[in-house]
Formats: sequence, structure tokens, C-alpha cells
Amino acid sequence: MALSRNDEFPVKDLTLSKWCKALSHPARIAILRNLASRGECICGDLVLDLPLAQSTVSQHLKALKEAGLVQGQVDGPRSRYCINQKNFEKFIKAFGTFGNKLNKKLICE
Amino acid sequence: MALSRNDEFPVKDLTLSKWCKALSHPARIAILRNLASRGECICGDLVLDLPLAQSTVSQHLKALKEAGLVQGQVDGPRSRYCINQKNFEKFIKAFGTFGNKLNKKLICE
DNA sequence: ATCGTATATCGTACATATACGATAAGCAAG
DNA sequence: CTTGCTTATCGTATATGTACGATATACGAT
Repeated sequence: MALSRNDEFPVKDLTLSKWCKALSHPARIAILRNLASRGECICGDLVLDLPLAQSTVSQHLKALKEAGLVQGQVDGPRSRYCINQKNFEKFIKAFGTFGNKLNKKLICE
Repeated sequence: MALSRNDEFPVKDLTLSKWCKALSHPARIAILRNLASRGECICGDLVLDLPLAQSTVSQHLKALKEAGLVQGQVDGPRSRYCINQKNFEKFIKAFGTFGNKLNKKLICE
């Protein structure tokens, strides 16, 4: 795409867009729901629940990890994943701030 | 990307991911902030505020429109845009539901 | 009718995302 | 050490996203 102009946008917008991007695929939303309801689980559990190949699920997990929304730890031959609660809360908060600001403007002005 | 498996995911996940995708670029977040603070504005106003060419801004507006988050109406030679409040509220609500469910699980179980 | 302004769309280039199978790497068990 | 299981990564194919300039379209004004 030619050159990205991302460095010319406010950091807050970049941060929020990064997190939203992490949720911009239904598989990643399903993964987060799954992780939340199980507390934690291994990659193989997710593969059973999703209509995707193991390698694809692994890619989505990597994306969520890079966005900071999940964390993983090695457990023998497995990888055990869970939601990165701290960052997830930051995301929820940032989103809430964004939504509230916009709603306030929409209603009051 | 080979064939998409999107039709095999729950509708709720698809809906939320679609909206998140609309916010997955900083320019579109900036546009929404802009529209909220101005109430409404024309494409040219946004072009002045963003580090992007007119045609690119128009593309981002189209994306937001297709996601249902903004609406536009022709005004003489201009296009006047504003936030689609009804859908935006649906989005905020859907996101809140998602976030709350996950948080509840994270805290209580 | 012509000119100027505003915007959407087209064409294009390149980047990134999504999907899969195959393979590599790591560990447990025998 | 070999076997079996789990997962990450590689290679690849294709789709989508992002950016620009150029152009078409639509309207108001002169």
C-alpha cells in the first residue's frame, strides 16, 4: 500500500486501532471468548472449537499475543494460553473513553 | 487468503469483528472523533485534518459507511457526513457486552 | 453554456491478512 | 534414542487493505 502514514496519527488513535485490529476477525473474538470461559487452555483445545487448521489457529494466537491481549506459556510439549487481563482492561477502558467522548458529543452538542 | 471461513462463525462474532475492523485504522478513528466533535462535516474538512490524500479519505469514509458507523448525504456539490448514532450505539453496546462477559469470567471463575 | 469546486471512483502499486499443508522443534514416555 | 504428541514456523496461494494520482461526475455560480 504505498507507504503507511501511521506515524502521523496520534498515539491514542494508533493504540486503539491496534487493539481493534486484533478483534477484527471472528476467529480471534471466538478465541478470546474461549479463553475467558476456560480460564486458560492449550492450542489444541481451540483447534477443536474452531473451523480452522491448527497452523491458522496458531497464527491468530500469535496476532492476539502481539497485540498484548493474550499471553502464553510453555507447558511441556504444549502451549498454555490465557487472556492478558491487565492489557485487556486497558483496551476496554480506552474503548470506553473513546465511546463516551463520542456519545457525549453526539448527545450534548 | 485461500477461502474465508467467515460463514462458519457465530453471527455475533461476525458483527462485532466487522465493527472492530472499521476501527482498525487510526485514520478512521480520527474521522469518527472529528465527526463527533463537529457534529457533521464535509469530506474536505476531514482532508484538511488528516495526513492523507482526498481519494484516500474518501475510501476510509466509504469503509465507515459500509460498516454502518457513519452516514452521508449529498449537499450540493459536497457530501455531508455524520455518525450513524443508532448503529454506533449498537456497536458500543455489543462491545460492552463482550467485554463484560469476559471480565466476569476472568474475575469470578 | 462554461468554469470552478467538491467528491467518488478508477487504475495502479505495494503491503498485509488469511488460509492451508508440510515441516521443524520441543518435550514426555517407553 | 526412538516414538508419539503438540505447537510454531515456513512456504505458498490468494484476498483484502492502503495509498496515490488521474479522471469522471455533479452541482453552483457566473
